[in-house]
Amino acid sequence: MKADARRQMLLDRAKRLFSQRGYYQTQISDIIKNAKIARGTVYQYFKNKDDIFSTLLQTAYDEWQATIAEEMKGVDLTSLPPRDYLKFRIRNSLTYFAKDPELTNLVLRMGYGLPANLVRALDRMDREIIGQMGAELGWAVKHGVLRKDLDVELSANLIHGAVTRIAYHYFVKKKTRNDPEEIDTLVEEIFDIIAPGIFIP
Amino acid sequence: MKADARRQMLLDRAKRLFSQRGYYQTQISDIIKNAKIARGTVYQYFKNKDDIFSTLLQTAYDEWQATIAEEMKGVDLTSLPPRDYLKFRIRNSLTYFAKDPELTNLVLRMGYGLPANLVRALDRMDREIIGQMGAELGWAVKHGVLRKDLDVELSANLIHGAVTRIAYHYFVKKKTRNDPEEIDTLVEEIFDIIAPGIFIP
Amino acid sequence: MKADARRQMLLDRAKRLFSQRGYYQTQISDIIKNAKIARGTVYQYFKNKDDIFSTLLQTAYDEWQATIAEEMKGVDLTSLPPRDYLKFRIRNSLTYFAKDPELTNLVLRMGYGLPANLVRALDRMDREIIGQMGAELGWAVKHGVLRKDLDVELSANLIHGAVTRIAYHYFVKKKTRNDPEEIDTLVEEIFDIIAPGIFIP
Amino acid sequence: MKADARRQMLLDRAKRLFSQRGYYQTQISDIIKNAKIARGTVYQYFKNKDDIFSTLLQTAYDEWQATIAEEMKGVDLTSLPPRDYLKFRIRNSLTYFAKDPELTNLVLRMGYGLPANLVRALDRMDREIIGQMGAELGWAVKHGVLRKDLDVELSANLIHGAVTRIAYHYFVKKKTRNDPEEIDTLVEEIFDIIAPGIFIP
DNA sequence: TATGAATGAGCATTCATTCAT
DNA sequence: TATGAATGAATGCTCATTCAT
Repeated sequence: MKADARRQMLLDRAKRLFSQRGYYQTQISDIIKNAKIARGTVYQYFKNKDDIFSTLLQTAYDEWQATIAEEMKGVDLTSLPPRDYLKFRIRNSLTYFAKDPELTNLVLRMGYGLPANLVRALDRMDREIIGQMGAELGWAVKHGVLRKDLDVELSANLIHGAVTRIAYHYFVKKKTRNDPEEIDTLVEEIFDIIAPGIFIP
Repeated sequence: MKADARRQMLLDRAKRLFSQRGYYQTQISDIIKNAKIARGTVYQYFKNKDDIFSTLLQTAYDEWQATIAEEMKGVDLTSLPPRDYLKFRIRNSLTYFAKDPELTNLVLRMGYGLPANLVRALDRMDREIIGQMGAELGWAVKHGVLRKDLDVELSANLIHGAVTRIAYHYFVKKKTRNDPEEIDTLVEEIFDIIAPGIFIP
Repeated sequence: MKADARRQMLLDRAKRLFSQRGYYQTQISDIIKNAKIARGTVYQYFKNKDDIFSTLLQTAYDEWQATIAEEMKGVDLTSLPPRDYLKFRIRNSLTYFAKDPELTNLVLRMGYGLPANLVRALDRMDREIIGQMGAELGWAVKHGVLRKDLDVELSANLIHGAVTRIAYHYFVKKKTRNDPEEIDTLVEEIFDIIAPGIFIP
Repeated sequence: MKADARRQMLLDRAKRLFSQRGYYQTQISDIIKNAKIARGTVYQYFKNKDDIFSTLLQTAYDEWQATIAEEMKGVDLTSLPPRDYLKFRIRNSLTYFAKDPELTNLVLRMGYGLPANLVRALDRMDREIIGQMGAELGWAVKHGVLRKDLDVELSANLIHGAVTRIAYHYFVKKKTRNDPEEIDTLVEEIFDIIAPGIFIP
């Protein structure tokens, strides 16, 4: 598909520019110059500038889900020891963030520098991720795996905050430790810090 | 000083608006309408829009330092047991972030939705905070307080990520747990999760 | 001819759209969507958007002439009593306008909301119609049928203004009185108002 | 008032341009070049291009009312013989249209070459004028002044169509017969044609 | 010092037309 | 002959900043 490839190319160029400069500093002019296409062509593939960014955000979310699904293949979660499950979760996140630093930057650092509706889209994604983690932690507390007195909401935010910050620091800023073996080391290190404080020995 | 009060009022209105809508969605028109002053008056107190935001960022940084200095009063850090020192650090951050949710939002969520130079200012502040924490962790490792195999850089990011995320979640988003006693509970909870993983028993 | 039918269909769709929305509010996109043809196909049949509209205008003029010619068949104008001749003229106009309300709307209401050259085409048609009527009125004055002191130019405009306004009001706006018998009544009514003021008793 | 004068100047320039070229062919660029002001200045006085045109249309309507009010001063309508009343009405219209040919052109010839909402504004004005005339004719029929069998709706359109067409022809197109004495002659001529056909002798 | 009208560079978006397939 | 993706000039509008009063 020629058209699909073109659309994808456009998205890639836009992703890079948005990631480097942010939404408002990236002009349609920059995108078309970068993609070597005519001004009107952008609007053949996207309704407007907003739509381009939204599509990237949706991609980020889809890939998040896909990464999880991919990693889950061949893993029997129910039989996984809880500690391994936590590692699995941390690795999931890191693997995802390591895969596409530009998209990671978009998701983790765009924050409120976006039009209101895009901020909402970002928030929704955030809430969903935190919510899922909270639910899993709650389940583990109830089943005597995690400390009975653990504040689930706080813990979910703690872990998510820690992991995303680390992902941003290494993968986006320093562009290191992003190959599979190093990610494994990262997982172990993060796990070794957090696990003792939340698991029942 | 009439002029000083006017300048401060302007900053307060701008802070609220920037915090609510972000940099680019906040127009000078919004600020002057909100502050009930004339358009030109803004430029009597600030070089330009950028300067207003920079000033707010500088304030954030100054207050960060001031909060630490304030908390340090009457505390002999050298004689403080290491575990208490960590708690003290966590409490410092939380106290600061709880004090001014609007400023907190500015610092934690504006990200790359800013003109390039402001992004740099934000990054500088970030690096400084992380750097300081890293140095302290390094010292503690060397003196046998923390695990010898602890990755200092990773730990600093982990703790900072965890704490800022929690601050953002409770103080900015949910607007709860921001009074001193509840902050103490937060500190204990965060400490109880992280401490076992980093201290030498 | 398949091609001729296609061209005619295109004109019909364009006529409806132009009539409903005007020239500038009707986009080529609207026309091709409505006609279910491809964008490029339009330019196989017409030089450009302008050419479509011009063709419609030319059609309007041609049909005007055709309507007159049609009505004239079997009528010996020279032997027609002058009063009947006026009625005949009024009926001609009304019959024409009643036939195609969309075209009527195009001719009577597009006015200056057109590109300069189309305005000129519209004006030319207008002048021709008025001119012809003026000539006939002049002839009737000279031959002692109409009042000697009648201002021919003014009368032509008066009659044309009255008739077109009535046509627009009933046929385009209200979509009534457009069948032959009712047109006859309209003719009588218009005649009864204007005739006493212009004919020599 | 400096600002008021500027606004008025802007309206005058816009009126001329709109009248000469129509709505869509008149660009904001044309207006500011003509008025020798900056692009942004237009938007200090008007919300958008539409608003400029709307204001002109409103002015047209207001001046229509004002013209009538002005002419009515010192005239006792109730004691006016019906024939003089018709003349008075015709003169009113002509006086108004003669006063500002550019505005006249805007009102009489813009037709459907306008954005939908402006077309509606134009139609509303038209209906109001026709409606008022219809009411007056109806009253005159009921009181035995006009022919009992007169079709009031048709007559109102006939008179309005005749008068506006004549106004357009002389005042806008030919730019003649627009001084008070000549208007009086026009009134007499129009009256002499229409009156015999509608009044009861 | 305070004001607010004026400025104009900059931006997203539209749309008639072209042209390779 | 028909298609529809690509084009890019043109347009209305925004908004930070200036400056005369």
